[in-house]
Amino acid sequence: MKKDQCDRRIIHAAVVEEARIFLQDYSEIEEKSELFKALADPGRLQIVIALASREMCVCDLAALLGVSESAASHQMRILRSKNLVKNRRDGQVLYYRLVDDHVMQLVDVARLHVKEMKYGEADE
Amino acid sequence: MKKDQCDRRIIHAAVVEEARIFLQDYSEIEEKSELFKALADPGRLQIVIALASREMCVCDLAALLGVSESAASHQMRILRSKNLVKNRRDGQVLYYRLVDDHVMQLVDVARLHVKEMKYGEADE
DNA sequence: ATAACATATGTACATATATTCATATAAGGT
DNA sequence: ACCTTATATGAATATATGTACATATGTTAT
Repeated sequence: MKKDQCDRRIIHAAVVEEARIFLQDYSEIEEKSELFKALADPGRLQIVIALASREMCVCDLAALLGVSESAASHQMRILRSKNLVKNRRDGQVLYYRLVDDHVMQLVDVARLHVKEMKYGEADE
Repeated sequence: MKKDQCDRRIIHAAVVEEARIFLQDYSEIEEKSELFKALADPGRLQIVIALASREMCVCDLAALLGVSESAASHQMRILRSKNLVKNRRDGQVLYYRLVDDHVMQLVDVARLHVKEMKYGEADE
């Protein structure tokens, strides 16, 4: 008894169709999931939050998290490649900051959500 | 020449200290990153977006994404365990829906961010 | 009770990700 | 030029994650 994409039963065909149409309004799914992926690591999340308060260099971020500078640099590479942070150079030092405040908006919604899940909002 | 947590240089000690204090306001880092992790998979992201339009059963979600029902069920387990969705049973069918609208708020901020990164907002 | 169906769960495996170590680049100081 | 500092990058390894397959659970109908 195997089922795959081919011999698939669809209970509510109309619902699936509507959902498919609804989903069309949301393109760039891949990019969005990449954005969330960038925030999906506790270390990177802390980096992002720290950068909300001020710009910081890799060295300081590494110290803050208690990880090697190499590890921190790798994380910054990811945050850069996914457009969460940008940097400016001052001599040998690269100062990182958030690209915009969407990033912190995401963190704030997440904070609210976690809090509500934790303390209350008893199922409707 | 190795450096680890022990023989670490800190360029801006005061900055690191301030950042550390700032970070204290953001507890439950782990939970928040778990929330983002839940949205970090394209499949789950599509499921979440689809559920914003209406409640749907596992079977339909599997059909929508073109994956096995088992795979869809595993994804729902993750979304459930991270408090993004809840379900109600009607007979044999479990209908899933989003727990609240924080989830879609996250998606919307992500959408905005991706769009701006893509088309413009030339570096300040 | 048995059968059929919707969903859940366990295990295994392939792939992705994070961290470490080694090395490379870029800037500043001597 | 050389050396040091700050950061980046590459390769290797350990761990995490997603999917498939097999099986289990719970619900309805007969």
